[in-house]
Amino acid sequence: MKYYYTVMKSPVGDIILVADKESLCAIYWPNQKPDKKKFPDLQKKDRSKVLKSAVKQLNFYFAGKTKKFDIPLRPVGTDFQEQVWKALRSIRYGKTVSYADIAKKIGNPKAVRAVGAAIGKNPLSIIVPCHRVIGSNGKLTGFAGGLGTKEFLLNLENQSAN
Amino acid sequence: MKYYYTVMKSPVGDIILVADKESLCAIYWPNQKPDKKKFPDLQKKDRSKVLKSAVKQLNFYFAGKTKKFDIPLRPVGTDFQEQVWKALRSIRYGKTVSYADIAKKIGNPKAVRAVGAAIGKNPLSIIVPCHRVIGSNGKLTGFAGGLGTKEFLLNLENQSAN
DNA sequence: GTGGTAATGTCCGAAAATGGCCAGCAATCA
DNA sequence: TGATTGCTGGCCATTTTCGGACATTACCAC
Repeated sequence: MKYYYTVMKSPVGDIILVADKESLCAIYWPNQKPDKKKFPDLQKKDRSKVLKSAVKQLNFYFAGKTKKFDIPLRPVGTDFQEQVWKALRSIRYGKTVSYADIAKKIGNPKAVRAVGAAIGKNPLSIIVPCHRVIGSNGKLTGFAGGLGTKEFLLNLENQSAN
Repeated sequence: MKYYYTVMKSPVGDIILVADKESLCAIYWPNQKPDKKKFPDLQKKDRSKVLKSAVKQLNFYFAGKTKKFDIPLRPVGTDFQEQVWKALRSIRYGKTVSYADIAKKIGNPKAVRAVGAAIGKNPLSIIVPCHRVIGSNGKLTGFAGGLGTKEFLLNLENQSAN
């Protein structure tokens, strides 16, 4: 399987986007690198239709001008992970929920830590809004791109909310 | 991936052949069953080109009338296993070698037990002639289809050898 | 309050077990 | 002596198993 990637500037640093021919597969923060295992055959291609569309929408997002994404996605994980990621997508812009809420939502209220782990492995940061999940006590608790980034995103959404 | 199978009669019982669209993938002895993991989507199809060709050649083989097979094969295994299976194919009709010989041949003379294990997992019995490998002391030592079958095959080849 | 604990799914690494072996040695028997 | 038998210890790739660690939380005891 062939994969393509591109890099875009953002307020929090350079972001890497990975896609196959049709769908967006992963988004990496500045401190992350594409997984060689998942994407063995990866080449740069700025002009891919999917990638261009994603970059555009993300730019709008960072400008506070868009609240929904419309991009074909292809996240790949275990059943459990995909359930969790699906649940994430139903959190509305500017809202936050707790890990326990997600656990309840997928009908497995005690699988709270498992939910945490699954969220940590969400390949599509921002678009699948893992940053909107915080601890039950209101603390941010963790984020792949760094807690600073998490805070930044939440502020951004707060200010552009209405 | 779709797979097709057929069943044929032989002097040692009913044999199951499995193929994909182009290549023969596995041969099962009467006491074995297709691996649901490797071939999840399996359906009967007696008229597949590959399967028909394989059945024909096997019938010739059991009649002592053919010593070589000419079928596209697609064995799947680890690097090590594929090396071993490749080495097996160079053993000539009617000959036998020891597990140690195979180990030497693949340049790993001490990996004798590993060779044994790899041979045990050969998916293409008969065509990849694992029955021609015996213990250094001349004993038959083991065979997926039962030692009786192993002996039968070796006798067959011996009598039809020249 | 504070602190310990149990519950959950997944991944990762390490460790152990498992084979279609084989050479070396000792014990045995003719 | 020479042939046979049975054990032992080493060898190697895979598979299986097990124990932690995690972006948590609720509850109970003190």
